[in-house]
Amino acid sequence: MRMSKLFSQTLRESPSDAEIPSHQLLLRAGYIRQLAAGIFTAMPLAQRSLTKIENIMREEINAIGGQEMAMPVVQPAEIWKRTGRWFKIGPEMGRLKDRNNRDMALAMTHEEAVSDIIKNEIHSYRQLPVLIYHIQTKWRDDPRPRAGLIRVREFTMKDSYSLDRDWAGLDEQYRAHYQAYFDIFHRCDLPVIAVKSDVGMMGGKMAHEYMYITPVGEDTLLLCDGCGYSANRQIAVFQKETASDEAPLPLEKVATPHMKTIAGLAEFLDIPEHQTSKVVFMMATVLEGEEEVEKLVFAIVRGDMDLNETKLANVIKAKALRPAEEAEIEAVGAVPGYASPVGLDGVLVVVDDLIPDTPNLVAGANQEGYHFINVNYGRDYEADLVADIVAAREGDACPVCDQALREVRGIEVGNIFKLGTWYSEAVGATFQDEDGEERPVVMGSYGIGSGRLLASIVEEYHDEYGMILPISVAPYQVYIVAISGRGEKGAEAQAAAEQLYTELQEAGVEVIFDDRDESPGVKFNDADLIGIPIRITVGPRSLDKGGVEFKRRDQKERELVPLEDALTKVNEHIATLEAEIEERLVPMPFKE
RNA sequence: CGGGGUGUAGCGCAGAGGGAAGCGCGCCGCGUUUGGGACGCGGAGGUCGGCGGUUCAAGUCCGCCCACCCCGACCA
Repeated sequence: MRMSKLFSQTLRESPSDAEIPSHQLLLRAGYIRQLAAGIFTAMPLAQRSLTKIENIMREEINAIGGQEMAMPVVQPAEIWKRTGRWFKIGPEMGRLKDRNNRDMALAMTHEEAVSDIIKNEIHSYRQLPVLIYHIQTKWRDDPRPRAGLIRVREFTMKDSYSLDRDWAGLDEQYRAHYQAYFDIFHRCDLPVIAVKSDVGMMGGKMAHEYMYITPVGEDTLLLCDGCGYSANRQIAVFQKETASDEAPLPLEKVATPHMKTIAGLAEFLDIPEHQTSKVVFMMATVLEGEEEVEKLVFAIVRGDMDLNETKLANVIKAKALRPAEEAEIEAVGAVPGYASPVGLDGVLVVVDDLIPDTPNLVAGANQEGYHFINVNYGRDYEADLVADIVAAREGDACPVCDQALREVRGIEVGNIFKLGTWYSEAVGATFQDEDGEERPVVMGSYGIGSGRLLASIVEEYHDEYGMILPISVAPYQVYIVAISGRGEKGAEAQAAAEQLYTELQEAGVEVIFDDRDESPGVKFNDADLIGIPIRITVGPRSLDKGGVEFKRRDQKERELVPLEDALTKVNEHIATLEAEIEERLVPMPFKE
């Protein structure tokens, strides 16, 4: 490709909308352009990189037995109604009507489409196991797209679906993906860790998320440097203190005027915050028989700890959870700021499992300006449920080895998920087993977003001048800068560059040739910005010294190579760069 | 959806006491220049986010709406 023909323009200044490096650089280097919030065009450079990323995914999924197909983006509402997600999912789902006024959905994932097709195609255990996948556009009307390609509304995802006759088969395919995903990320040269994650409301037994650790990430992870425990904060657990044998003291009401916060209360009573408890009010959408109802939940945690909403939602099997409003709290007779489960009826009380082990806590008295001291679980109140519902934090003890946990931020670049039979049972996707029994297909689903992956790679590999792309992902392998100028020497250099360009192309090297009538500074800067791994400069100066100048984007050194050896040198460099990536492909231990 | 911010040329920004719409970069033409974002001369490019109002007169004042960005809520 000639720079003079490339349909992309670099920008000298980065658009003011962009804040994080990957967004700024992808825009400045002409890889992407934004059409609307969370909706982007992939320009030719990005498209080449995305194609490479997608081909890596193809190769690795094919290697574990995947068969590529293509499922529709626009789908009849019916298949979503069958699994109930048409009703369960809110405005995040894109909905439209066709000309005959039929409800249609824009696919946000393809479990429904898969379930529908296997219902018709899979009849016998002899057809299993199967692994199918496609690379397809998804639409999710995220309430807050942000950070360039990191969080968008329209995106392309490689999603695979494993189909098995039993859980053992699923385990096998799940583990195959576990390693294949590491291989995919490592071939893109992106360091990731796998963390255990929430399985959500769709049933399922196990899920892992692949996380690229970066401060710009929006998930919070807890890691143990001692034993390697790692989990998304949504589900991370930790070792709580052991039960205290302190004797329960008599319940007592004390005046605590204007003490509506834990910090203020603790100071006022001159006690540490961990001797207090607090109530967090949530409105939960739960199923009561066939009906969905909103219920006020009293979640009680120690004053110095935070409620983990994911844990709470899982414990009470809530479909949705939101903070309660003051009026809703007052409606049950509780007093915000002084709330307490003591002496209240008719609310769902969930208590963190540390509370019963902690005697003589301070709690609200349900009366403006008063708290109880020496509140004891079991004696003074009971809960509907006792469970772990607090969030793990930096410094908490690892659940496995007791060492202090570390908190980091990460971007979820992929996930793998044991779905089980939730979908197949919902749609009746069954097969006949050897014994003639009808059984539901056991499913797994596995996704990687290609745009988010590209953005993460740029986050990891850039400097003040631009991107430094791994050779496996870069749109081109080699960038030729021609420094021509007027006069005989200039013409000579231009001709030499042209010749090298042709020679490399004919040898199958992916090369972009900067043949523009621009000053050298512009060309060098654009080469750096676009991030092509190998740069070759052809100019009067280099030719005088007997050749062309090689420079790797990730290194400072320049090397003069005779023109006739250029192709050999290019191939050496490519081989070296590829070998560096190859080294990253190692078996990763599976963490339950 | 709550809080904050921004909309003026392709990009970055000025103009705000109401009185002919500007600068830098980029773009087009001619010429000079060619190893780290060159220079000269000449040019093109704007319903000042939209609608309505006040006024002799609105980019500027008032009202409503829209879009985009950031924080939070949310995230199969």
